[in-house]
Amino acid sequence: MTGKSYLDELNEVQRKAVIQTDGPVLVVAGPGSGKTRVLTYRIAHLIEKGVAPWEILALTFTNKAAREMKERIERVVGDAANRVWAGTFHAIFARILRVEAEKIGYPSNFTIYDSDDSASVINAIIKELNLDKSVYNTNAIRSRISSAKSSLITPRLYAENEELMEQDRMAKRQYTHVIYQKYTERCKRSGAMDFDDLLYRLYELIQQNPDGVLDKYRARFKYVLVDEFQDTNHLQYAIIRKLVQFEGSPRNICVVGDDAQSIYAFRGATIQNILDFEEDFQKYGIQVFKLEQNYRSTDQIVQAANHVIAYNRRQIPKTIWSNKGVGHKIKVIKALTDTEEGKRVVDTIVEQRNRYHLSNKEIAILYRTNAQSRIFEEYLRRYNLPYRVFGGLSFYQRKEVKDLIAYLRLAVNPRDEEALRRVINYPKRAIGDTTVDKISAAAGEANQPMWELLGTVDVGPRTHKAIAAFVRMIQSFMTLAQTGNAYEVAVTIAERAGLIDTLKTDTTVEGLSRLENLNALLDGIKTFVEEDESSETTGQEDKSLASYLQNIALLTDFDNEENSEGDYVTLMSVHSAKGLEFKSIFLVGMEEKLFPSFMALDTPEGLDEERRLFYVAITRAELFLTLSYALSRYRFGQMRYNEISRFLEELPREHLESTGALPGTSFGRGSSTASAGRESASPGASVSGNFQRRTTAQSAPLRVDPKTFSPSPSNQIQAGMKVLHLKFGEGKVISVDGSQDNRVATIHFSEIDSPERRIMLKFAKLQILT
DNA sequence: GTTGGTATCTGTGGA
DNA sequence: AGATACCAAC
Repeated sequence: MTGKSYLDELNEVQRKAVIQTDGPVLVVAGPGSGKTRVLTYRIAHLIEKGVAPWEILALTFTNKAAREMKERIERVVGDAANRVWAGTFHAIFARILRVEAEKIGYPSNFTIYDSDDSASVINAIIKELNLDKSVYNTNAIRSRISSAKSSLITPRLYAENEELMEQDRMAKRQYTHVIYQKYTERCKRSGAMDFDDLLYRLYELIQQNPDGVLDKYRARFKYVLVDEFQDTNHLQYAIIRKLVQFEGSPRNICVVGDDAQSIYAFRGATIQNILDFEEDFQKYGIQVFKLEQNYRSTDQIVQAANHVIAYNRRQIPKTIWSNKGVGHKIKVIKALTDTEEGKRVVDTIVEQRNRYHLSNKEIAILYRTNAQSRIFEEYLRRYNLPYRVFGGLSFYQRKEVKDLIAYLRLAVNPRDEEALRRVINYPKRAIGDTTVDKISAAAGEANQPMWELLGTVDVGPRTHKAIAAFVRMIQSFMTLAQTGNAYEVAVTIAERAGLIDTLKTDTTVEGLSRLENLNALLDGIKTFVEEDESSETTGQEDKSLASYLQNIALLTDFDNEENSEGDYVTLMSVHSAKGLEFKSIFLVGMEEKLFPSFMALDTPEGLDEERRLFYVAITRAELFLTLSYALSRYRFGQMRYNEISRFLEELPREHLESTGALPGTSFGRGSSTASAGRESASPGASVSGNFQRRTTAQSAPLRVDPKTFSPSPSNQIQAGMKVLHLKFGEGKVISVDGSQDNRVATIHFSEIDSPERRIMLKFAKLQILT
């Protein structure tokens, strides 16, 4: 023990994980277990031990996590913290690529395409290829391209891959590989990288290793740390391995993650990485630490969470426990409609605030989809409760903001085709679609940026003149961009491009707010320029337009809320709530097809991911957890009727307040043999008490210990078999009907009250006994 | 080429 | 419901 004060703030396992600085380390960290603390103290410890800050690379998923980490390191070691390479994968890699891009044929001022840009490129290609856009769904194609890249599959490898091609044929999208090919070409000639490219091109760079660039970074980053490792994809892990796995490497790599909180499989993340990591570094003396004590939530919440996650199949065994007292039971709110849900949730917020003296900022409403926020906003407004919505349409996605940014992007990189298309005729300057299509076709043929071909297309004299004027204007912007600072340049461009005048002619309410947004953007650029240089690790003193653009390309709404102070109720998606905690959590919309999302219902993997998401949601709560559902809600202009989420049913009744908000939960579902040991840890003094009307009749949600349960493939289930079900226990299959995907079994479970159950086989987990 | 209206389609998550 | 695509008329 060194006796350093920060080490005293750690529990034993945490301290071991901090002190074990050399060699490979895997930290498996449950929710609220002090994971960030371990990471930051570890970095601080390295610096105190004499490691230079710039030899440390710390990769996170969100800017927020990166910022928090830097702040906390700074508190321990002071200014040195600013020299640590800490940031998101995307931001750090973009920073490296700015320096090295020319080695792989990109300009150093490359544009970063956001997902809207990507979608628009794909749309344009689908159109040009004359493909049916109802078959070639943009998002489907985009995610396919994205996962190909994340698996290191080039367009050529894609076309040669029988499995992928077969999948595309099955989906009647056999030209996907052509779109991928063209997409890649287009980004390249535009000097643009999409989010996946920031990873993929970096991999390409260090793979090809021109001028020994790989060795440079291997030598630089002596210590590598990765946060949220369960959310890394194949490509990210490949890059990490390249950096630390080589002959003579000290392999000072520390990854921190929680398989139970992996919620980004949809964008290629795989918990396989955690398992692989263990194996890959086995022979280099990997140390594994498990952080199992939860410092955030009451026992009630932790136990409920443990129980829920036990329904998932594959996981790293761990037992999360809390000593924060039993706590309040979980409350369930039932509503008939979405409006009623809104009202009742906000009513409860008011009540809770009063009764427990909670401030607004200690309360959050979490939902599965951003679209659900509206009704809660309505009632919060009505009750005069200040709130803040995160996510959804970000500031930078607004039309007027994108318009100006497109001009700025062109001024920095005129090859940027998406920016060019966006503004070539906005404000109106008589360069219509026909002309743009001609230029685009020429660009495709010559595989040259549209910008280079503007003057060469065959058009009438009027259009020709208009194009020439546009080119002159952009050229003047380009000159401008190299001189002044970003703010002055942006103001001048906004005026000279005619954006401000155009908006001023619109006197509607929306028009006014657009103008305001434009001004807000300009103010933001001003702040960027004036910002104290020393405060940010990423921003050198570069206050150029190019630097600004790179900065915002990787920002989300989430990041640039300076005024995060203030007493607001928080509204956000469960995804964005990851890593956060609140005294009181309201998890709303607990309905089948919403949470779990209908998109995930087809596969067991999808469902497991939704369950992990549910796990993440409930473990955000420190003291109070309230779940709500509506039996009907408007979606896409239509009233839909919903069933209660299966996840609600998976919550042990003993952790629920008995409000009768759940059907068939009359506390009589038979006696109980709850999986022993679960509740034994919590006999402690009840800090809550006052809320519990009755403490009788705890019903057992599980009849089978999930640890010994191994479900059989559902296609093997046949009439006459004896099977085991987690909740219902042993049963006999009476009949199976339906076909293919929709086989339904009628099963007689002798251990439960209404023994005859019809079960969708694609969802059910049944273990065949005989 | 531009304008303004109607038909159609979309159904998560985020750097 | 809201955005976007498409189409007819100027």
